[in-house]
Amino acid sequence: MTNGHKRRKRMNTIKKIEDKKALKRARILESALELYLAPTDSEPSVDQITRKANVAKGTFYLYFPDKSKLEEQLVINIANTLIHYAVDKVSTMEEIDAIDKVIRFTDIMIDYMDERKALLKFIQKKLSWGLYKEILNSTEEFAEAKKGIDILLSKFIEEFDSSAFNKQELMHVMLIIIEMVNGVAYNSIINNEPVGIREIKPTLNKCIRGILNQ
Amino acid sequence: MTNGHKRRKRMNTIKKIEDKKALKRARILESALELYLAPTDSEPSVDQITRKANVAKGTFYLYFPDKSKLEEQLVINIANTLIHYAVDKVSTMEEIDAIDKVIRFTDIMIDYMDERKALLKFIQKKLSWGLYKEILNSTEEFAEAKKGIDILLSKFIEEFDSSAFNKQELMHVMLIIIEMVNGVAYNSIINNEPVGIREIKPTLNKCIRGILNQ
Amino acid sequence: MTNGHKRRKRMNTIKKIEDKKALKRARILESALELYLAPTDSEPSVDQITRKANVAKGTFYLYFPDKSKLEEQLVINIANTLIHYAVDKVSTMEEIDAIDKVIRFTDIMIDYMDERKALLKFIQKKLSWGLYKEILNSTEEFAEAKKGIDILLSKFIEEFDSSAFNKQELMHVMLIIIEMVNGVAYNSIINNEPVGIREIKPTLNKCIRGILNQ
Amino acid sequence: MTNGHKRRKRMNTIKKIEDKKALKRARILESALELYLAPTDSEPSVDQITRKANVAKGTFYLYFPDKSKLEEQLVINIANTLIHYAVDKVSTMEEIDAIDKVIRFTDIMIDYMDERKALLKFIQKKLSWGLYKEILNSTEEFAEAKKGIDILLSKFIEEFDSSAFNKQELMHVMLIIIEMVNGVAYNSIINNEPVGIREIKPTLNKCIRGILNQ
DNA sequence: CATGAATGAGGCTTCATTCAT
DNA sequence: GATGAATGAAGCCTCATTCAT
Repeated sequence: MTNGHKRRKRMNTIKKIEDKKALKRARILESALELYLAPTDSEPSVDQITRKANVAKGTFYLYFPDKSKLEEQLVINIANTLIHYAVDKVSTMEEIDAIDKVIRFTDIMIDYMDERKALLKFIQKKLSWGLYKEILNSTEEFAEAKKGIDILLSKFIEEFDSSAFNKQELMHVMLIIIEMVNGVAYNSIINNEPVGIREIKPTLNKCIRGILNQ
Repeated sequence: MTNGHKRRKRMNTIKKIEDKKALKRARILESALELYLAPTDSEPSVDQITRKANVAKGTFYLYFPDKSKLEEQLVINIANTLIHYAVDKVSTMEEIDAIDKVIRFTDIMIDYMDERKALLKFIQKKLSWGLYKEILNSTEEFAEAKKGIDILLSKFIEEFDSSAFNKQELMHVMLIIIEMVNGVAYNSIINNEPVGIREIKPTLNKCIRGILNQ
Repeated sequence: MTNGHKRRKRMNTIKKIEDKKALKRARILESALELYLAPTDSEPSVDQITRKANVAKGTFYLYFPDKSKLEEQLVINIANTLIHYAVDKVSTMEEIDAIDKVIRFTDIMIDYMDERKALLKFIQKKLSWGLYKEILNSTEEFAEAKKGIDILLSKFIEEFDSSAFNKQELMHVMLIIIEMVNGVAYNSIINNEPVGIREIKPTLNKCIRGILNQ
Repeated sequence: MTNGHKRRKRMNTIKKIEDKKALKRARILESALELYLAPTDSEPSVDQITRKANVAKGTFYLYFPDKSKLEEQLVINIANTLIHYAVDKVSTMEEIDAIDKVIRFTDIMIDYMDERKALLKFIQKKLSWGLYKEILNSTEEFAEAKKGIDILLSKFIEEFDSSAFNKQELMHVMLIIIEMVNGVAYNSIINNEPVGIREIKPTLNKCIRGILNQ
């Protein structure tokens, strides 16, 4: 065997190990997610999580410095998936104006969450723009996540032409709308308050139109 | 001493005892509030609460079946105070139209929370319309709290004349606006995200106008 | 029953409770001591200690803020007992000069430790003048402990008349001697190094005489 | 290439490998020492040590059967260095009598430790004559360490002429003095108890003189 | 020889709640 | 009613050591 072969082999081995590590990390995240989404009101313990992931308790701390870091990652993953999902769906739609696009976007998000109530519950408690921004800024590993939002927002702002808001304001308006939709979705989906999501959605959409259509 | 005297005296005694009880309960709530609002990230323990209230730990369970019930009550009290405060202020204003009233209302709420960030933080984690409704429905002791909201909402709906929303929808619109304001206030006051509350407030108000002015 | 009776009764009750608490604290200390002195090389856990004391684990933290505080207290108790024991014995001796008194004092201490090797082992690792002083200074609860040493040292210094050392130095000389005796005792009793304690004791005593007899 | 060449080459290779091994071992020891001497109160973990040494965690167990063995070796190395240092310095001094030599010897040791308090702290907890002897007896690798002490002691005993102690006792007296000096040094350097080392040193020296000058 | 991922026992501490007084 | 000592489950995290690669 030549040196070249050896090196290549080692590289493959390293790669395999890394893959395995990534897999294990994923498994822990997955188990954690399931547990967090379960209809228990108390949070799952590290012990539960690792047991479900078929991993020793100590292993947890090989992949996460802290329990809270796992939670952060979990929230990011969820938010990311959700946004990507919605962005993808909306981007295939042609020939609708910008306002409709926003409404479709929020609609899709709402439906997604409506079908995953536990998920909504979890994310509601933990997610904030601050966390989002902090993590996006921190490392390169969230580069992909960042793209989703950036594309969404910048595209919207480009396309949209408003006499009431300048570009900077438009950005904020989008965040305000997201906040509004989130809050309403949470209460109506989880608590049916003041009414179910289906009932309130038309009103919500009217509100969005009112905001953008100035 | 006549029987009448005796009875009256006993009644006074009972009343005094009940007052004392109410007082003790209030003291526990008060101590708890202070502790919850302290800038610690971990929640206060029953032990801390009772110690601050100069009450034995067991006494806590004489007044609250549960720690979570205390938290609920706390949240209610806070929300109640906040709403009363805002309603009172707005109701003295004359000669402004309904939309302006809403904006003034949210403005007042925002300022109130801006000056009491810890309070905002606490309420955010715990408050939901669901909790509100549940408690309002449960006992008579929250009758007063209920009044605040009812007055606010019904007055607004009466005065307001919209071509876009009917009475029922108007109610929901109000809740949607509150949700929106809350979410934005939380993020901008606590996390300065996306910008400080002062900066985003004009945009927020434009959004409110956009919603109502249809 | 008169009010006086009632008050007295309550005081008795309080006293009984306090007694019980003291007893429990003592039981924990006792159990801990036994465990620490056992010929295991790893320190006992809080769990072991409380189990041996027939007390719930949480109870431990009712009596000690910390595991380290228990250890401190343990060391103090041991040192205290040892010193009292030696002081008592020496003080009954009449008609011997000051130097002999010191030698008898160290002799007694050595014998005591020789018969309680595990104890010696434990104390060696933890005790230092610094700890001693810190604790003595800290609260009133060690008043008694303080007396032992003070009596010992001051008496010795009073009685002793040296041309080589002034009063202040004499104090230090005593501490130096104690340190020396301790070190030698530890090594010869625990490790038989360089020889057994019986063999080296005469030499040690000669050293003490050499120091004091100047 | 002749066979002789080959063999020599192989031997060189083996030697190089062994050198490398020794180097690695040394590197681990070195890293460990630095970590142990750092002003943290908790001991360094194997993980920290190996990371600092740029060695895999498993490698540690190729060179040390056990963490405790590493500690032992570390203590030996330190003690050894210290003694060599002091012996070297004293041996250059001429024309001073035996007693002065001892005092200079202890002086040098004290100063050395005074400038390396962390080191003193570490050694104090772990060193004992017993450990010393055990290791000295165990393998050939500590031959050098043994020499230091032997030379020191035998020279002293040879030179010294005492009416009070025979040769065997003299040996013990030396150990007793070392123990005494060590104990006092530790307490005064680390804890400033009962006073700083500079202040107590004269008294300490008087004690040494008193012991030897009989 | 070297690696470092994996293990899992074990440690300390907190805290809501109970209950005898 | 009031007390506060007692409980013990539960939680998070560390770390020496092993072992497959």
